[in-house]
Amino acid sequence: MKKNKLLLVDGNSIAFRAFFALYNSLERFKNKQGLHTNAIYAVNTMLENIVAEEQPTHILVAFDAGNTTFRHEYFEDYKAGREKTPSEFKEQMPYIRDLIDGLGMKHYELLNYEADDIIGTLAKQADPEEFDIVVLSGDKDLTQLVSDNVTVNVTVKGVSETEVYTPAHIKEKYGLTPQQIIDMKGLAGDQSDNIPGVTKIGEKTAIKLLTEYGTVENIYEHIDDMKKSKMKENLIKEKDIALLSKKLATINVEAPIDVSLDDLKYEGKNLDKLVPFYKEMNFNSFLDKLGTDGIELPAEDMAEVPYTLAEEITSDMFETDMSLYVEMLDDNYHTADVIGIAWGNQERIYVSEGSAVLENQLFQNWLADSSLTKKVFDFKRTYVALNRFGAAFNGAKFDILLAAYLLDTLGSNDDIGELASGFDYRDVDTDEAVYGKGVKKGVPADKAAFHSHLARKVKAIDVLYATLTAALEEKNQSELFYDIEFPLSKILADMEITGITVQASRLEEMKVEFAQRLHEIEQKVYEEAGETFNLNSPKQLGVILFEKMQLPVIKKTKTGYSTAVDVLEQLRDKAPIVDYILQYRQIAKIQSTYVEGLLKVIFPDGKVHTRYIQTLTQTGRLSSVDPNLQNIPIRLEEGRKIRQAFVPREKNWKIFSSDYSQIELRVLAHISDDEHLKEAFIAGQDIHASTAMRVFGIEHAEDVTPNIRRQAKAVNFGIVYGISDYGLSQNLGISRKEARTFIDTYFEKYPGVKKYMKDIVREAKDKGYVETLYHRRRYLPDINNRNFNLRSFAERTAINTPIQGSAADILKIAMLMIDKRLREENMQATMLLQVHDELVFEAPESEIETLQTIVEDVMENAVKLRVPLKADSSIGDTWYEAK
DNA sequence: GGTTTCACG
DNA sequence: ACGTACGTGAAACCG
Repeated sequence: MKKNKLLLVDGNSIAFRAFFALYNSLERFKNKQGLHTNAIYAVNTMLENIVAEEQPTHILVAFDAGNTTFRHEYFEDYKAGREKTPSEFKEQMPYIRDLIDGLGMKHYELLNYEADDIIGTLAKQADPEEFDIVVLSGDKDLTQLVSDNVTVNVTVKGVSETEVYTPAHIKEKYGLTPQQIIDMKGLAGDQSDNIPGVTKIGEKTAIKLLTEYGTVENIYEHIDDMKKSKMKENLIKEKDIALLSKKLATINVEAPIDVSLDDLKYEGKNLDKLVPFYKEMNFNSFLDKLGTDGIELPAEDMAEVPYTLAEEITSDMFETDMSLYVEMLDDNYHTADVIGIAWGNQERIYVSEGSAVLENQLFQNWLADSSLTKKVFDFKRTYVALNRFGAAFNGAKFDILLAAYLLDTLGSNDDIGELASGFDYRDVDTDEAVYGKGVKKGVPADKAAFHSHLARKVKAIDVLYATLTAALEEKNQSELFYDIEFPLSKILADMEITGITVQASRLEEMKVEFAQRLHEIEQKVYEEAGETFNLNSPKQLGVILFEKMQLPVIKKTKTGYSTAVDVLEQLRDKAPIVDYILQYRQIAKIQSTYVEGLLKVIFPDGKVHTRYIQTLTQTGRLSSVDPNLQNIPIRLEEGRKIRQAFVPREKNWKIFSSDYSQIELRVLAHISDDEHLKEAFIAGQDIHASTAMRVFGIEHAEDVTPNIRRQAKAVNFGIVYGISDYGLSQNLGISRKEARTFIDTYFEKYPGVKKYMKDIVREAKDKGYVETLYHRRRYLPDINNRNFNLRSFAERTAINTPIQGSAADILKIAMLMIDKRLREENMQATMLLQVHDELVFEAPESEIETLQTIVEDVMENAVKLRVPLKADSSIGDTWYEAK
């Protein structure tokens, strides 16, 4: 019975792999001293993964030592011709050894021997009766060691995936035994090590030869039996090279090492070394993980943040330019309990438990006084919560969360602790660390810890203010923050507080009707299937359709058969059940998500109060949650009826809606400055028809059939998304080649657009980010990735984000201006919803005409582009009628 | 908690 | 050759 498992790691090769695995993030992985840390970071992950997986009892990480090895004695060009190691990599090697010390692993090197030889020697020394051996390496050289007790894991991509070589795997992959790998290299060579091999013989040929003859030596024994060929000539001519190559590729299992297996016993991490090391490297996530793994960390050296428990409120507790934090544990600030409030500056901080302080007149006065400025974290959340207590909140001058989002949408984080550490401020814990998570989330029993946490948040806000304002300035984003996003957050807060009235009675009617219809369709499905099953389960449905009923499989998902709409559409004619399923799906979606979903979130005031998330999307759009009011059905009549439940809050009021026509294509026309695209908009043409005429060479507008217009529309969409022939072909159900032709013609007809795409991708590759018209920024870390998919995705994003994001900028600006106008004109009309290119209002009927004039005027003139902007409006008694 | 599906712009 | 349209949120299932 084996008790031991020995892990042998090829340190150099995995470090090298690690370096390139995170090469794209090279500049993001730097510690305070400017040391690159990407390889160190990735090595840590690789080693953690393999230890967790293999649970070794003994570990050795072997390194190469010296520039020459015994192999150079035979062949002076060994490993010649390699590109020289990047200095960013070299500088990390010493620290990787420190990391290994910290992880409690032994490392070893031997002058003039390679890591491979050390590993080979140890693998041979370990008694197979006593040890299982796992080797981890970044290249395949070591696979020759594979045997019944030796497994070799080779990293394939990234940091987490490895290919596991066992004798069976080698057999399957090459049809060879592990020992024959050496012979294969003898014949085919190895470019990375500059092992020459025989001319014109590659892996494939080598395998064929070895399958027949077994070894290199045996090939030469029987060389005379081979029939005449170029290959045979090469083999004869280069016999010396073949034998030398084999020798070079052979791992020395007799290296004079002076470590014994007993020295390699693994006893866990050496925290006294590891913790300071992680800190030096700025590896906060690994530090956090040590904490959550229940490992006791050496006392955190968080600075003390003194505070006063504000039991009695006095006027001297307030002054201008303080920071304020209102604590709620639940996300939904429309309903969450306020469990504590803290305010202050870097000199003094006050903490008050619960929400009682909100009733205090002095506190309310401070909040309401616009001349006394306050900095906050998440203004909208704070404002809405205070509003519930009747507390007016004026004088807000900065929002840390919002600013951090603008600076880098990728790292945006709604936890102060995590956000702060992203800006190298460490004196505040994460909420998860203090309150826990899931069902156990709550105020800690240690009240002092709770109070201290609130005080720390206030201090963090105060300290980060300087950092973030400077960063906004540096990135030319101060206007975006102060003139657009920050003022918008107040408008959004008011919209959320106002809410929109939803008639529960209408939804209840629909619920009964849909329930009836669902039941009927369900019965038909079961009848066709010959059995009952869970129609909501794609898995069970797949079994019925593709196994029981033997319908053709069109598409597969990761886990089984796809039953998505586009698949079912194609199966419609094959069996009547398919159509029933489509009907069921459609109604079930409306019933569960919209009818039942909305009923659940109607407040006692008869309204739904969504939350717009202003700091989430990568493009600058808003998102809407609880409920999401940005995806209420409209395309299909069945679903559209949901909008009948959205009504004005007063009798004799109307719903008014105005949306931008083709804003994204207009933005594209503007930023690309394409003559023809601009011309079409300036002439007020139907843009899809216009595209159709140019792309399909149609002379007269009346010859554009609806179908051709539909195709042109799809092309226009594709352009905005960063077109690919495949995507377009899927969308239109045409061949890839046809799609390619459409795209090529489009670019020919709209050269400005083509140039924009080329330029923006180039710019993204150079700068690492793209920008909107108002300097909203999106970083694209994968834009130079060597992985085709990741890189292509980043390229499409580079094209799309300035378009989608600038459109978002424009609607936000329009919202600010409309809000201002409505105030100036003392209108009762109220802005209720924003749906990306649409604004929804409620207003007394008497105001509608004025409202329409104002809204359209503002939307169309919010910004000046090289093409006109167009807004279309509609009015109705419900949102349904306002179409 | 991940996956699939489907609603919107 | 690669395997794709851009941006979201919610419900349901399932391990």
